[in-house]
Amino acid sequence: MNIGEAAKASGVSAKLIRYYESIGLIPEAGRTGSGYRVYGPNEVNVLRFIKRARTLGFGIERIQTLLGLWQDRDRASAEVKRVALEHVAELEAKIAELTAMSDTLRHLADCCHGDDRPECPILRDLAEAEGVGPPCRHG
Amino acid sequence: MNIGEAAKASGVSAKLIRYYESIGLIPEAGRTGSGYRVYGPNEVNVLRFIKRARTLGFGIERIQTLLGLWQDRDRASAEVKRVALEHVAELEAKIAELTAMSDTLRHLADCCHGDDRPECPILRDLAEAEGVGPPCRHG
DNA sequence: GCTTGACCTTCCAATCACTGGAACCCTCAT
DNA sequence: ATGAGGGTTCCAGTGATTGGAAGGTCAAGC
Repeated sequence: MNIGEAAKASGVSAKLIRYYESIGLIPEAGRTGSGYRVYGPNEVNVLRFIKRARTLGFGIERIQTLLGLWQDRDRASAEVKRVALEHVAELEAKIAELTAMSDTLRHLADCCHGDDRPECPILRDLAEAEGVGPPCRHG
Repeated sequence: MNIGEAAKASGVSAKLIRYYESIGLIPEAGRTGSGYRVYGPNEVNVLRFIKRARTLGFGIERIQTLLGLWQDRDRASAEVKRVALEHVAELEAKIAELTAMSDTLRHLADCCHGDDRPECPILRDLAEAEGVGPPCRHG
């Protein structure tokens, strides 16, 4: 299996596979006489694992850890759970942050007439930011 | 006012003020004879506007647009609202993405015993990903 | 006047996980 | 032999910062 076939089989682009190798996330692949990288089913499984972990938002460093645990027959599931919950906590923090932004802006947009006139609570908020200003019927 | 004072007054770091100037988000500041940047209250207000907009998660490009609208006395509030709602849509899309990750992982973690044993639904999911596997009492 | 320390200046590098492109080599079919 | 479609390396850019190095400037104290 060359890199293109491994890419198709794993869903990870050839470019990304080379990148993962370059940063040491995966070991260096074997090579043919002419320098082509060679992959087998095990390597493809590792790539699939990585892809799935990325889909769940794990960073590369944590994926390193998870790969290590995956390949450790004597791991404690508690360890895996801890890593996962750390990540969940970060996701939830980010969600809270984005939700606060979204709610604030949604409210300001609701208060904005959205017509030809220049008066706009959104710009007023950005310009002043302190105090809530005059109330609006959506508040 | 030099850049440090403008930074204190606006809440935007000196480093960032220079960066904003370098990318053309703000116009080039005036200079003293010895090359120090000089700022007045107007510039500080612009910086505060930018800071508030960044707090709401707007990207630099959209902030450019918002600054233009802010300084246009003949703007239509509809235009501002449109820009804001575009951003809200992006925020909500991101929130949905992160929430899906978080929910999936939270569920997997709930199914994980988290003890000394190696068996772990989180790793099982990452390794297999297809099919939900055996049910767990948290599902 | 000289030193000290806090400020200012520019430029370069790193972050994170990729992605794109250039320039060149290999393989296979026609 | 040629062309298409792989592969290879290396370099650069993404967004919005932050950090640091190397050097110029300012105000105060001695």
